Parts: sequence; structure tokens; C-alpha cells
Amino acid sequence: MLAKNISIPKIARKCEEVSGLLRSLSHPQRLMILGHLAQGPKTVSELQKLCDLQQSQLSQFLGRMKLEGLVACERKGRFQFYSAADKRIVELIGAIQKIFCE
Amino acid sequence: MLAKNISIPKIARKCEEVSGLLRSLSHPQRLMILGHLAQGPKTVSELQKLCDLQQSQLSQFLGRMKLEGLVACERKGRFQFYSAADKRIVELIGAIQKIFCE
DNA sequence: TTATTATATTATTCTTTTGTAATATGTCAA
DNA sequence: TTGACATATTACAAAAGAATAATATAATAA
Repeated sequence: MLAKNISIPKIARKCEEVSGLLRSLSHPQRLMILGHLAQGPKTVSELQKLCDLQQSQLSQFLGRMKLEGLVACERKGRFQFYSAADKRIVELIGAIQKIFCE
Repeated sequence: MLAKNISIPKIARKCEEVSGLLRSLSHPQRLMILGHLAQGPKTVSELQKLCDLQQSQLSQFLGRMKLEGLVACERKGRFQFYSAADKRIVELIGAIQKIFCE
């Protein structure tokens, strides 16, 4: 139950930033979106089918997650390809799955 | 950037539960509280000093985190000792620190 | 029993988030 | 250029969360 190796000072400095990221993941469908993006880039309409969301809300979620630094996007023709913003995000999703889904 | 080993079906089933946990961690001071509790049990007043919170708000946060299954508590005399609810919570805090604070 | 310390609850106001609908923009094909 | 498709933005009502103050309960010591 103990974790002596966790450094509070380190966490403290990052608390604002990290809690912001976690807030973005604190919605079931945003968590789902990032779960899919952790597997590779997807267009908005692909995500819409995968997550069963209204177009408008999905777009709002993606915009918010982009601002928060969780996802990145790149337009190709008329499609926007969204993906996990960086390695840390993929690692976080991986850790969550390892801890809670195994 | 990819994580082919992440299973979406597994995450999907747990999305509601896990996003709820993450929501509890999505506040800087709640994250801080759990950071401290991951190191061992603490009384409310110890946490109050460590996290610089008003007594009332701390108590409300703790109550909420208890409902959410993040923390457990045990009364000893006039003190309530709070601790991380289980191993998964400690692991999650450890993973967050490893990914974002190193 | 009373005073004191430790913690919890309630009430209230303010802010943020959610869900939804409507509308706008951007890109391509015909 | 027009139409169709893909995505983004805006607006707004309803719900949830945050901060704060005031009050209540629970345990102990004197």
C-alpha cells in the first residue's frame, strides 16, 4: 500500500499541469477517444463512429484536448487526422489499462 | 506514438469507472492529497497542513474521494486516518509521477 | 459535565462543464 | 461555380463542481 519512492515535491510542482490533463480524461467518452487515438491516428468521422458521439460534441472535445496538449491534428485533404500528442499520453493510457483493465 | 497492445474493448468496459476515478484526480489539490496518501496514512489535520486547504473543503474532498473508492479511512481515537484505498490507486499515482515528473 | 480538539455536514454563491441545436467554414468533385 | 461532404464554431439551458462560511458531531481530557 505504501510507495516510499513517490516524491511529493516532484508531484507538487506538476500538480496544476497534470491535474489539467487528468481532467481532460475525466469524461468517459474523452477517455475512449484517447484510447482509440493511442492506437493510431483517426479522422473525426472515424472517431464519431467508434465513440458514438454527436459531431459537434466530438469536435468540441477534440478542440479542448488539443488545447490541453493531449492530442495533435493534421489536415490531409478534407480530413483532419487526430492523434495522441506525444509519448507520455500514450504511456498514460497504457498505464491506465494495465492497472484497471487487467 | 502507437500502442498496438492497448485493447479498446477492455478500456471501453471500464470507461465509466475509470473516468470517474480520474475526475477525482483532476483537481490539483485532490491529486496532491492522494500523492501524500500514496506514501502512507495521514490524519485530516496532517493533510490540511501538507496541502494548505481549509478544513471544510479538505473534508469534502476526502468524503468525495472515499465515495469514489480512491481512499479509505479508519478512526483511531479522535483522529481519522486516511489512506489510499488500494494498490491500484498507489500504482496510478506512481505511473503518473513516472510519466510526468521524471 | 464542560471545554477542547478533530472532523463532518449543510447552505450558499459562483464558475465550469455538458448536451444540444444551429450555423459556419473548408475542401473537393462535377 | 455549385453541391456535397468533413469539420469547426457559437449560443444557450441544465447539471455538476468549487470556494467559503457557519454549524454540527464525535472523542477525549480536565
